[in-house]
Amino acid sequence: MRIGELAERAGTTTRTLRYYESRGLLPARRGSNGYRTYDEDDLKLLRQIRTLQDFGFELEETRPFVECLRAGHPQGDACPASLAVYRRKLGELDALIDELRSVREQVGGQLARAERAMGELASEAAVPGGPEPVCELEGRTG
Amino acid sequence: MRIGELAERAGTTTRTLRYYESRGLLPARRGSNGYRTYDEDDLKLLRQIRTLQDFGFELEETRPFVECLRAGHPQGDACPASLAVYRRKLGELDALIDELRSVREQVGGQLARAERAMGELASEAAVPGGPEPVCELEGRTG
DNA sequence: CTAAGCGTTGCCGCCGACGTCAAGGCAAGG
DNA sequence: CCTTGCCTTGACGTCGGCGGCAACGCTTAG
Repeated sequence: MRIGELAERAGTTTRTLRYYESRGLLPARRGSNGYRTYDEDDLKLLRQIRTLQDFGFELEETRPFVECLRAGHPQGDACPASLAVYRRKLGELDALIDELRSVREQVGGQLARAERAMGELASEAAVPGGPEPVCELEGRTG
Repeated sequence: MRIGELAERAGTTTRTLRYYESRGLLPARRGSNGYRTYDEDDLKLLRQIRTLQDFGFELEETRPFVECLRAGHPQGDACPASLAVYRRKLGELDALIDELRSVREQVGGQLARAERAMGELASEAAVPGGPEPVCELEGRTG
């Protein structure tokens, strides 16, 4: 199998495969004409890389999985180094999710406050004596 | 106030301030010697930008807040354009958090499966007759 | 023979928010 | 005068994961 076919079967591009090779992740044999040659095991390696990439793993983080497969294990995560990457990633994900939730709450609070402030201003301008609460989600005085 | 003092009071660097100026976010008056000159209102603008940046807003997303302040409003989010940015950001945050939670679950599942597989292999090798469950978090047989 | 369609290497471009020089000007203290 | 420390502009570097182009070689079909 040549680079174009492998790329297509893995749903990626030849540029990506050459990039992986330049990083030492997916070395290729060469045919007599200089063309890269791949087999089904390489496809398996590549799919492992792509799956982890889709999860948001950096390329370097996929290396233990690839080496694990090349060591003959049927699964890329059948090695301690791969499990360590999983665990570290879980920690990072938890931390990131917590942080994003915190930001989400703060932004949500700012939005609510700003909407209240604008509502009060509008009401004071319209009815200086008695401001009525307005549902901002509707956007009109229905 | 010159650029160094403003940077320090806002907890950032002069490079950052010049970058903001190059983006048209924080224009500066110039003294007779060519030095940039800032006042307290500029500090307020800058703090608004920094707060949003800390929330993960892109620079361009802070522009409505800055323009709102420069239009004379006491708060950068006292304008509809700012509220629109808040709302869009909330949507992005929700989507991102959901996605990360999904990834977290999948990675967690992979880790659990891989740990089970390794435990089974170890047990089979050691005690072919009766595999005992081992706590992977402890790491030893104590 | 020729053209199409693969392959090869190499290098620059991109995105965002700056960091890091380089080379020089200006101000203030001893 | 000299040094120190601030300021100026301009330009290149960073990080990750490729995209895209140039300029060339191989192969195969018509």
